[in-house]
Amino acid sequence: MKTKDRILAAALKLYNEQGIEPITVRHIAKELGMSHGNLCYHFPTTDQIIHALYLNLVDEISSAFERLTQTELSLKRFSETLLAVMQLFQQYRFFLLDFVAICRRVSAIKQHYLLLIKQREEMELHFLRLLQQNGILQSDIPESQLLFLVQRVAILADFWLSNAEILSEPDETKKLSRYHQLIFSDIWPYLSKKGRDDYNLLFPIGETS
Amino acid sequence: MKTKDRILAAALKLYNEQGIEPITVRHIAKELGMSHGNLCYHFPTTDQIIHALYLNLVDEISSAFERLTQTELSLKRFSETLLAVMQLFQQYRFFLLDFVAICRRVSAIKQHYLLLIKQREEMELHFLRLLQQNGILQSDIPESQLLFLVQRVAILADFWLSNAEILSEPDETKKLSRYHQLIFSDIWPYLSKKGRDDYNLLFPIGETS
DNA sequence: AAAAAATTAGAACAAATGTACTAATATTTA
DNA sequence: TAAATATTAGTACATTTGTTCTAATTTTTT
Repeated sequence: MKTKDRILAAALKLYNEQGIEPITVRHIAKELGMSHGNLCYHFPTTDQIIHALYLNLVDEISSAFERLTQTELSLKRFSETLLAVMQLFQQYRFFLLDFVAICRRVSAIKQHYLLLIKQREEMELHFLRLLQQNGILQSDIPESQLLFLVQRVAILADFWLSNAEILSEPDETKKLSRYHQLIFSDIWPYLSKKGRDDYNLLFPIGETS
Repeated sequence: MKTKDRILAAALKLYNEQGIEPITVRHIAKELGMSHGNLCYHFPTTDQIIHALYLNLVDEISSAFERLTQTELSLKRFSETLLAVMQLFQQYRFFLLDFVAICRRVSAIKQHYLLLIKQREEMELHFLRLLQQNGILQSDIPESQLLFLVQRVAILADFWLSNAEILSEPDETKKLSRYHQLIFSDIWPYLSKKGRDDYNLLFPIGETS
């Protein structure tokens, strides 16, 4: 692995464990057993490390989406796409746990994220409309309520990790599936009869912990 | 106003404006035109300032709840209680914008908040069940879905401010009513015919921005 | 193999931070 | 009014931080 990538991996690990605030270039260098002078040669400022990690995350999300665009349209695909994003969020969790602070610090990230979220919401809305046409979602949902739904899911997707952190869920896998179910449950009341059958197959009764 | 309260007011102002991270005892002292030595006499450590502000917030939430327990049970009361809490969150917004970081830093706050959220969720669940008995909510909602709803609302209530911060909504009043409507919309699909009539009175069509 | 470029360690530095301490001043209490 | 207490400003200090610089070492290129 290239030194730059090793630095990013170490930074990600420490940030995830302790948050950005207490982690300095010296901590990251120590984690790798290198001098902090060397680290500053590769990344002159700390913000560049954070920004590079952000770009990695965005890349990974993009490829996850590409992978899933091939699958046929269904409630299952919606569920799997959500889960894939959530897994990546978990991997880069420091990011979402200190979201506001990071956006304040690195404005390039904030600017880019604004575009990303708009795009994500449009995609989701489009997807929901298709599900409606396929008879999986109820057809008589008011437009305004559909928009609300999309925005709620966006907030839940961004901040479930913060909620989990405060409630200190220990088991990572359980945590992920629990919150995945929680976010997905926001769709449930809008499902048609057919949609609810699909839903029950995705989340069999009794799996709720 | 007592000096301690003036210090807390100044700290709240600066924290809300810039977040906790960049604000030091010297900044707060300067804001008040006093020496930082004096400030440290009143609050020996920075964490004590944050903790004191937290206690103020909790107090204000308690009294808001008390004020609203007298009103008759209705969808309107639910809506007003939510709005009251949201207004207080807005007033102490630094807290919710750096929620995870603050909880990591001041463990006493985290411990207390864990109790608070449990209590809040139980209260909300109880409230929803009463609305169900009154025919405002549908009566055939599965238990698990009702629990999901309560947890989603908890997350939305805690993190709408972070979402708004990133989307940089300028107008504070508009922001509040917009997110109030957004969070409340999570209830909408579970409402009965009667409940929807009440809902439409609370949020007349066309008020959606 | 020699020259050029990239990488590394370590020292150095100015700025900022939390906290502690001192001495002066103001306020309260007896 | 006198003593005791509380409050204040200012200084001091050890640590830590991001960043820069230099000189040595390694790697790559020619």
